[in-house]
Amino acid sequence: MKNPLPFLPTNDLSAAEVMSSITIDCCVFSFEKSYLEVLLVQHGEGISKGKWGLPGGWIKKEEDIDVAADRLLSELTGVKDIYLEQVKTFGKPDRFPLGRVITVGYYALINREDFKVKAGFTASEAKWYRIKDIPDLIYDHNEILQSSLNRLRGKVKRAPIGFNLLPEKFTLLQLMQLYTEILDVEMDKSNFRRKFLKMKLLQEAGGKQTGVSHRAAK
Amino acid sequence: MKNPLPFLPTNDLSAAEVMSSITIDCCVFSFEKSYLEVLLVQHGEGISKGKWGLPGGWIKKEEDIDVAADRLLSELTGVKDIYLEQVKTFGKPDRFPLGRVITVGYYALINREDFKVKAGFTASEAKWYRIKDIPDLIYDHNEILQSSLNRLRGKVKRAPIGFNLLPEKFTLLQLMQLYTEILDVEMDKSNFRRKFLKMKLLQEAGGKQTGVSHRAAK
DNA sequence: TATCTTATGGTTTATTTGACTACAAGTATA
DNA sequence: TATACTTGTAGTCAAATAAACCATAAGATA
Repeated sequence: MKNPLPFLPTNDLSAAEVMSSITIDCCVFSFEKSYLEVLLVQHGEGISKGKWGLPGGWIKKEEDIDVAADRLLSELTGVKDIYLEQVKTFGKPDRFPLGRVITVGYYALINREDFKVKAGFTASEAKWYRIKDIPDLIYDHNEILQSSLNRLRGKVKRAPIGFNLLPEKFTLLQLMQLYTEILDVEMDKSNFRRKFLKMKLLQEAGGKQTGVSHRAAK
Repeated sequence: MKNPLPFLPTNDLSAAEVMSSITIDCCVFSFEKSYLEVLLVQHGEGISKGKWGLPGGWIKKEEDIDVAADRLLSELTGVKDIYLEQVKTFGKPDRFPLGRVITVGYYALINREDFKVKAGFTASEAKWYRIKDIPDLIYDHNEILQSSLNRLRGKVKRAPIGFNLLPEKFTLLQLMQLYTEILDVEMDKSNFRRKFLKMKLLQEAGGKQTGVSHRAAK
């Protein structure tokens, strides 16, 4: 593969110099009991045995990156049609100790009710961590997580993606708590309500709740 | 390289299935005579001879991606300390006709005054195109360009990065025209001025212009 | 019944935005 | 030289938004 991009003036790189492995790593967010959480998996063996990291995997030879991310997550969580967004690609030469591996970071939003951990996993191998309790992760996964969180924060402010973290039916207060938790800012119940209803994205879903009082929207 | 990410439950992919080539493609934006322009280069040979595309190149084996992008652009434009931002990674399996090549898209902002086209290039091989006159590009480069432009539009609204496209000294009207061109919206001279001065990012740089009247900020 | 939480509605004020007017200083032009 | 045009600068006003607060009703709990 000599000079495969001929529009570059000169290119003396051999194939061995340009081939790399590419993986996907994914921050799976969910919202449980007013906390934003991330799904982490534990290393079973190898040099980083026992440490936690983001779930990830390889991209197959003939597979689109987005498709690969979706496949990996469906396998892991049992959820179909996951909300996924590519965040950034991480490629420090030494990020993976055993060789050059470039990884494409994604984040996903899933509704906790739909989640079932993959059959192969035990509870000690995959676990939800609150966003404020994230431990030291393998490789550069803390950095990937931070980037994903920043991206989520930016996006949630200007696109109605928060619903992906909630069940079919939810109350506006729940939604507000979700925003409060993600953005880490306090907000006014009444103002939030007004602002949100104005963009008429939701429809009311009758049915009183139990354990609380009034009706909810959706 | 069997199961190199051992924290994944099972992984039966062979090395051949996970190795890919990775390139960088870059949208270099500049601002000339009130127009936003992009630097394109022409294919010299091969199946897409004569067609235009974004400048790009390979990532070296031990090189960080950001560093690679910076290196490629410095080589091409002669400009140091280029403003660079990673946009997105493109990995459709068939995006490159001769094999699986994944590309990391970047955009760059450069001040046209600093720009010198690389010695190896002639005018027919590298050319600035106005953003509204972009031709059909090779591979998925139109898509990469569109993503880059969208990212630039988003970013310019909430971070003061526009300066990177302008010379040391410029007038507020020039800056406004830059914003007008990038965002493709008309704006009010007076309001823009007020808004921009309020965030006191600039310092005045004395010195009248020639050809016009008053003084300018910087 | 008394108390607590949550859903909901309404007011008020401050801040931001957008549209518009005005004008002076220098350039270009008739 | 007079006139028109461009550009830098300032200010006004009304509409829209955002932020802070207050009030109340309905069900849940004790």
